[in-house]
Amino acid sequence: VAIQAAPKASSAGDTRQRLIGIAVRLFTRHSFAGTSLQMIADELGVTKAAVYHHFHTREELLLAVLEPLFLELEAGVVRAEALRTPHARAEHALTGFVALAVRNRSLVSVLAGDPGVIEMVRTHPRLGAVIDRQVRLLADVHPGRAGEVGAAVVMSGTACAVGQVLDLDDEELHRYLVEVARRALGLRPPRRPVGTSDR
Amino acid sequence: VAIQAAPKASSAGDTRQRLIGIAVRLFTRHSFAGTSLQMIADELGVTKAAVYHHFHTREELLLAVLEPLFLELEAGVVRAEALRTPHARAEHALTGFVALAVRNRSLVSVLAGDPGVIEMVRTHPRLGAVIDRQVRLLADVHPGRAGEVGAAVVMSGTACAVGQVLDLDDEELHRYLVEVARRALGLRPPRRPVGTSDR
Amino acid sequence: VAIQAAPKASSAGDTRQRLIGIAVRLFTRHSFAGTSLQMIADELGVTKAAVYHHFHTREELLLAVLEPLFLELEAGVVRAEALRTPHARAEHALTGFVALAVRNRSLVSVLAGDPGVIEMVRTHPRLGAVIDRQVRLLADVHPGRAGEVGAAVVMSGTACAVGQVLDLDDEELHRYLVEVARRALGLRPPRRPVGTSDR
Amino acid sequence: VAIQAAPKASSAGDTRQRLIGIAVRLFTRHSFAGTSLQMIADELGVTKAAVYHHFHTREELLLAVLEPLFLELEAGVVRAEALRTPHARAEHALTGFVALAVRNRSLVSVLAGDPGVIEMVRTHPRLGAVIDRQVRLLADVHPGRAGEVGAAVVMSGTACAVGQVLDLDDEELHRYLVEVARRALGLRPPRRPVGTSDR
DNA sequence: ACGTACGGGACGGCCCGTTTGT
DNA sequence: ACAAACGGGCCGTCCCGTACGT
Repeated sequence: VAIQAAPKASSAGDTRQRLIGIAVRLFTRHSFAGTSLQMIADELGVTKAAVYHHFHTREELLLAVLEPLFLELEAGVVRAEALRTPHARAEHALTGFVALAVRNRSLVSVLAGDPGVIEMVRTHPRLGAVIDRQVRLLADVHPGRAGEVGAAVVMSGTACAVGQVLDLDDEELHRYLVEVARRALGLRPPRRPVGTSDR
Repeated sequence: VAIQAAPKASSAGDTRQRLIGIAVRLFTRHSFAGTSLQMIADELGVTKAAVYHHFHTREELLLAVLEPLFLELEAGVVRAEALRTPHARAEHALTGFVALAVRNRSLVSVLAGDPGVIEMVRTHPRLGAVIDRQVRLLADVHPGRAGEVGAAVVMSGTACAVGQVLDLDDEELHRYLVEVARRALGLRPPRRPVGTSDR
Repeated sequence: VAIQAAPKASSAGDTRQRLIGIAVRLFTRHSFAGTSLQMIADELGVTKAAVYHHFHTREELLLAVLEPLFLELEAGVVRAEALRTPHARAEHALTGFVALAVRNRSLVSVLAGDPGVIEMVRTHPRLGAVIDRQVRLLADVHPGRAGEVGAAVVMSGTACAVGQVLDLDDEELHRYLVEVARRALGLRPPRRPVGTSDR
Repeated sequence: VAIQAAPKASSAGDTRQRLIGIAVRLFTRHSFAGTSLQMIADELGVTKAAVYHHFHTREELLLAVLEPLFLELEAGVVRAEALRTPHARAEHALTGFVALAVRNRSLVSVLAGDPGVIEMVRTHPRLGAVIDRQVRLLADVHPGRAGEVGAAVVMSGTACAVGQVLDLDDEELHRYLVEVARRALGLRPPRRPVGTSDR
């Protein structure tokens, strides 16, 4: 079945996935605001109406693009919240976030700065809640407003910085980001060092 | 001069100044990309042609808005570069930048994230150079790529965070930001406790 | 029949009937021009293709909606035409029309004003003929052009007015409408006071 | 001045007036809902943007078209309201309305039935108020709900009927309409008959 | 009897930049 | 120094109709 159903399956729900992929590519190049439906349709070789069939709105398309990222982030948040000490919670939330941001650098860096995206995320009930919980995890390591400021700086800074240092491989970038973020938040590195990376 | 030239001079270059002021207001509300010439013209009560008379393009207007910010930033960079130790240079560059960002929160936070603004600043010869020098000052406290990453995180994080913590007064926000940034960069606080030289 | 054929028959021509019912509801809310096939399909929980399967065009659906109304109107016209005096013919045509309009207020009021519906009715051979015969019945109580004008005013006025006086129950509205229309056409009220034959 | 300023004045506020004129022509042919900005722009030989310069919205254009009609109607209403007896007030309001409707037949008949226009008029504060006052003048000749129903029938009927009897000249149509409306409302004709028209 | 996918086209709205006329 | 008018173009949304599958 799987053998001959391949060409059929390619049409069943596949165009939707291809659309998302193309959207990711174009969003990373021209940001969300700078990517028109026409560009997306052209890139796939169909008309705008075909795009409209799958996503009735540009926002809906953006949502579909963000969905996997937020699912992963939420999973990390849930795991972090289950830990015992604030220190451990922040540590886990931090590394998870950095890993996510590094792995999707181009997308994260460009979407994190787009006003339209920010507005959308803040408005959306589930997405905004995930962000809030993540921020709280990082903020709770310091009491009071200082913690909030630190969390905001680390989150925004990380999200933006991943797009500016393009000539580092994922592993290195991840290490440097975690280091600077740990210092910013006042987190001591975990007891078992992960290699000699403590330069 | 002030006696008889006042009404004349107010009409001479005054509209231009008012235009800039309005642009700042609207940019802070709707970002740069979301602010059309029409909106600016309407806000001042003139037609688009009047705006066009002073600024032949939207970019030119943006430049005029950014000009004073970058002049101040450049002055701080120049002063910082004259200091002797990397530590002192970074310290000075940091506090200057934070003070600037805090004082112009709404504008900085919204413009720092706008892709169009970023693109413009990076291509512009003078503006881009100022940013590069500022980044270098912060980066040189740590050798190698780690310094670059740290500087990027601190710069981006600060610029974005000032717009997210709206219920703090300038002084408190400044203090918290400097604290977290110092930790992130690994700067020890200066021996002289907080005085007027900090700002 | 009702025992075992019920579920079968309900699926056979039932969707078509439900489609018509939903169309009536949506037409009354958004008029004909403002109701898209998509809205109808969504309301029923099927796709446009399903609608298209039953009605190959929006006009066809409109026709199906209008069909019962015009059948009833035609029956009244036929009965009226069989009467002997012009006065009796007009009286019968009037009360029948008012009763029809009142009973289907929301639909009649919104469809009577829709240019698309009017165009459709006028071009359609059978529907247009019914209207013409109805108008003639009312017009013939006065000779010449005056009768035509009166008939037009009464017909249009009644059809539009039923949608504007929403806080009257059917019986009252019917009585008032018949009164004003009789006066407009110069019809003396029938000798037999109001009974069941009036409706 | 008037001689050589003609070509200049033609450009002054004239395009706006020509736009309104064209809109009237097209509205009468295709109704409001059926007239796109593109059609209007094409008819005048300009682009949509030129239309947008004068009317930022299709509604705005419609408003400009309706403006003179409602001004005249309001003037009639004001005069009517100053009379002493309800009978005289209704008589004046009726003849004024009929004259207005007859003189602008094609426009009135098509706009009166358009759902979009009706919605707009009802929403608009001033326009809706004028209509309400006019209806009240006609309704107050009969007490209670009967008066309201009569006024609604006469108003709607007249507005719709003017578009259906196209082969009557203005004077005849006006006479017939006033006759039927007087009968519908129960108004006795004024003492000085206007000729032998009381057929 | 109905779903999936898509084409082709229109719509209202709004943009930026330019010309022309004071 | 400013206003009026306009061009050319793009945007997102939504439409109706039609293949082609089951």
